[in-house]
Amino acid sequence: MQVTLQSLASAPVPTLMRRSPSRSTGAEFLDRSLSSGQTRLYAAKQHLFCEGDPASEFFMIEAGNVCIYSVLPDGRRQVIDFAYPGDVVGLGADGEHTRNAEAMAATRVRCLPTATIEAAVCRDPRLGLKLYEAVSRQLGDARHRLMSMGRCDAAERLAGFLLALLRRGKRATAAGREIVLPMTRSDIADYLGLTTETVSRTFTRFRQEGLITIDQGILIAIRDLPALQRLADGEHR
Amino acid sequence: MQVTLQSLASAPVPTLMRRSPSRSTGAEFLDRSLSSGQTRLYAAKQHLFCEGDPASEFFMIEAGNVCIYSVLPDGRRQVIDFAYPGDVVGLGADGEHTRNAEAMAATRVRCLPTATIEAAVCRDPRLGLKLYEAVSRQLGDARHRLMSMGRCDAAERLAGFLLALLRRGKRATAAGREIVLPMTRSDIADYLGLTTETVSRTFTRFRQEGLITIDQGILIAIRDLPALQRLADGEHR
DNA sequence: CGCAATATTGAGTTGGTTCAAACTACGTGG
DNA sequence: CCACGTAGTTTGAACCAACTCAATATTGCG
Repeated sequence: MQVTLQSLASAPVPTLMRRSPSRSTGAEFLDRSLSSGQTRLYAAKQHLFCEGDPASEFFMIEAGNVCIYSVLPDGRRQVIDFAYPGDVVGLGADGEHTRNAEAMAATRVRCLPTATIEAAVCRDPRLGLKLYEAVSRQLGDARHRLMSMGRCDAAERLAGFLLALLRRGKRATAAGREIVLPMTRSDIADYLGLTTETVSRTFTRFRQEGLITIDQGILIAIRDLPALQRLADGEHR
Repeated sequence: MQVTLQSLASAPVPTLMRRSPSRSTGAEFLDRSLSSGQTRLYAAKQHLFCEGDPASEFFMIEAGNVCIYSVLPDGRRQVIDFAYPGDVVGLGADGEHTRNAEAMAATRVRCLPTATIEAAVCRDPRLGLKLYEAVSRQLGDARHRLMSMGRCDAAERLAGFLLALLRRGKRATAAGREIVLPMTRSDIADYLGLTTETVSRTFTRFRQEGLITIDQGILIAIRDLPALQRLADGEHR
């Protein structure tokens, strides 16, 4: 059974979770501060915005998933980020968007005009700080991924990816060690800078080595967290 | 002849350049806003900060170059960014620094306490916006590099790197098509996610194909800008 | 059920790495 | 001023992780 746009429209806003004791996501704050924004719905594969579009608004995801990506002229694609409920996308653009944002599933967003940012910041300087912190967090993530892409092999990248998903999932559901992948192998491959074949083979190897189990291709259960952690941290060589 | 710490100490602050018509660096603004900071000098290979250090201050580079990098337990290194005069490093850290920052040459910085940021933002909300914009620019750079690392081959990465250096150099010196590399092949390799050997071979290939000339290994002259541009933009396949 | 999209597995190829050796630039001290 | 030593760079040859191309197997949906 699939989540439809209709069901999304009426569903309640999920409670936003704290991400860490030391640092909030900023999302709940932005939520309050810029709550004037209107709600909008996207079907799977619809775009929130494309490269070159005027960056007149940014978005807070309330339900669903969004994929931020770039494409080269010959079609090579790099997924820059996956965004989940509570995440903000489209921040930091100056004038126009520089990447594409596509809903991976039926998605509901709060959509916020960029034009009001400056005024809002002047009314409440703490908002400026929150924007700074929200973008700083995204910067930290991107830079962490640079290390992964530049210096880690396929197994290390995939392990890091699974653990990041697990951490995110835990905040939302408190579920132990299971992950439901909301994206295809091809999305994962384009995120990790690999091919679908390599992602698939690495999943298989993880399964054979008892690190995970896989159900229906999309339900992953972590069986050996420490081993995955060592892989992700580059401590196995 | 080498630049010494002594000569740096007395040299004037270089005029900060605009980066683009549409968007200033924020550096000149931060410069004014937080000019209370003290000047500090670092010799080549000295660290401004290390991973885990309390992030009690951030830095604006006035002269020299700084290399931001991470290291895995087994020694694999990823250069996250090179920073040049006018750039800000150490922003966006929450509590403690998450990477290392090392002076590549004798370097003079303005050093600014993070503790005063919040207060300063409350006094002048526009400062919060500037911090947001400064970090947003770094985020854009990091994400651009994700595409390069994930989907581009050695030639495309090196071409993109040279052109980025050229753009930066033009702002500072208005020099036509020459670049003086302030970093070693090994720094470049760790920045691009390659090995020194591959970087060296790719330089040689560029030279043989008439794209560049190389003097003393560090003075690069661009001979065929359009070809390099096509390479960097992934338009050659 | 049957189709279309996605995922897995296999076999062969390759771009970049690894290991090793030679070369160059440059600062130091005789 | 030159010989020497060190650090960095270039080049060569063998190797390998991930890619490409191709076939088969799932999954989910009408």
